[in-house]
Amino acid sequence: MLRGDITSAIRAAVMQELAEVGYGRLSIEGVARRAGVGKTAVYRRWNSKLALVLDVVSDLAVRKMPLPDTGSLRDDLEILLQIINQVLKHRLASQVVPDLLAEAARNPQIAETLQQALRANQRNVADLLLGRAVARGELSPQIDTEAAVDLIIGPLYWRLAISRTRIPQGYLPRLAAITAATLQSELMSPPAVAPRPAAPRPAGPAPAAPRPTEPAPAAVVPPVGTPPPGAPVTA
Amino acid sequence: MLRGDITSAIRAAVMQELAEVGYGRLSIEGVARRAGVGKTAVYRRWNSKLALVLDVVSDLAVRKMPLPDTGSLRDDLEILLQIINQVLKHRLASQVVPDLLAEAARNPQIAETLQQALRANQRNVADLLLGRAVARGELSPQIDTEAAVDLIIGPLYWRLAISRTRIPQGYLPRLAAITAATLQSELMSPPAVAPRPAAPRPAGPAPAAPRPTEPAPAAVVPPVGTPPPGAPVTA
DNA sequence: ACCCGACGGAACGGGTCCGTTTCAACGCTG
DNA sequence: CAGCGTTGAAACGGACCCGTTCCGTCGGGT
Repeated sequence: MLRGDITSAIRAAVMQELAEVGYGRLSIEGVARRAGVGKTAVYRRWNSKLALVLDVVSDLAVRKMPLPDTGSLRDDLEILLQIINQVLKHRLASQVVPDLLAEAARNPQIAETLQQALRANQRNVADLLLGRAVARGELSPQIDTEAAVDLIIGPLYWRLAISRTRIPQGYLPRLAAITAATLQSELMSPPAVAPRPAAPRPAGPAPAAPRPTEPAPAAVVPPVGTPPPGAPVTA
Repeated sequence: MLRGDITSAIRAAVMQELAEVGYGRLSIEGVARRAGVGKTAVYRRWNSKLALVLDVVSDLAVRKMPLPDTGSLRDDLEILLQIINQVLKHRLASQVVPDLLAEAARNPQIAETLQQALRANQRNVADLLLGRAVARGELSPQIDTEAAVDLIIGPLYWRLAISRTRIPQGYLPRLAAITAATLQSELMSPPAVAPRPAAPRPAGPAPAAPRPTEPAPAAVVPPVGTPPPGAPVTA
């Protein structure tokens, strides 16, 4: 019997509040105010801020991406990057997504929901994309898919959500070409170990000095805020 | 005349509060409570939550990274990745950094401070690293440094701060090798345009279908929360 | 025509936080 | 040893928000 237009007004207000103040500062009173509805209408549908946000964000990515079906890894990648770009290009998403991802580090419920909502529609897309390329013979079957996902999504996410620099024309196709070439490198095959014997560098002009593997130059970073964990307090 | 031990207790408390509740929910009363000091002691040093946080985070990255000086791009990269890994590995940093980066999308002051604190010690490091490689002849002088930074930092940041999956042994050296090879690809040189005439694909088994550049399959993503911007409200 | 349910508004007691003020205690400096 | 300044504690009025309750209204279904 709950009115649908009010429900969706609340949903929209949640997104806008998330973008403007973030999950931490989001309040139900604020959502109701922005939606132009009474607090009662919100509490009648959801019983907590967490439930409200979880519900709203979980049906965001439910809209299945009509995933690519080109004939080549390179073009599949370009389409995927373009989808990600299109999503994160919008002001709301580019502010909400990093905020929720940061909050997910504290709140397991949010982490799990994002996992289901985003990654099930993104990790799976990436896996599908890689599987197709393997079937085509474009990629080795032993490719490290975890690392591949990092390489595919990492740079664009960094640029769109963190660096927030303008993306020049032609950047996405170029990034797709670069990533495709990288994934096809023989360096992507060994899933874990075996980097020890005779590193097969492609074409380095310099023979490259010994690689100590533990070069951390000591005193690099004295963690962050741990020096006085709370000890020298007078009290 | 202000007691230094109290000042640093407050600083540590700010970091812990940032990690636990984020910038949005951080309160001066909470900081003072956690530091075991009076609210007065905090207000005597900083006059607002923003000033407090800005001051604390700005002298975090001040500790100059003793940047690499290996003889090769590959090993320079590995050291850089290891530094980033070491920093973001810590619970505090891996929670605070994404939170502040998300907040920076809303608060220009935080954005600017992070720009100075982090990027001036990270973007510059990356630029230096790239400049050295160019001087050595390992990289083309026309390399697109912006894209290069995305490729260097993006994957590891995604893995450490977003995906938060365990990093297997040997991942960092492998990622460094992969990234170095990628940077040396001829695809990195054209800074912007010129992807149109005869795409120089490296070695694709399939000739790859036409690349429409505008393949967005229509109705991919109906933005995010914009459908009812607040219109259908009764009120 | 009627009734039932969702609606907005207002108020409830209780909580946290703001930024400021006052005060007594303490420790350093001179 | 005397004085000055920082300290923690407490309280201030004001603001916001919580989650709940009550009430008058309005609209759709029977």
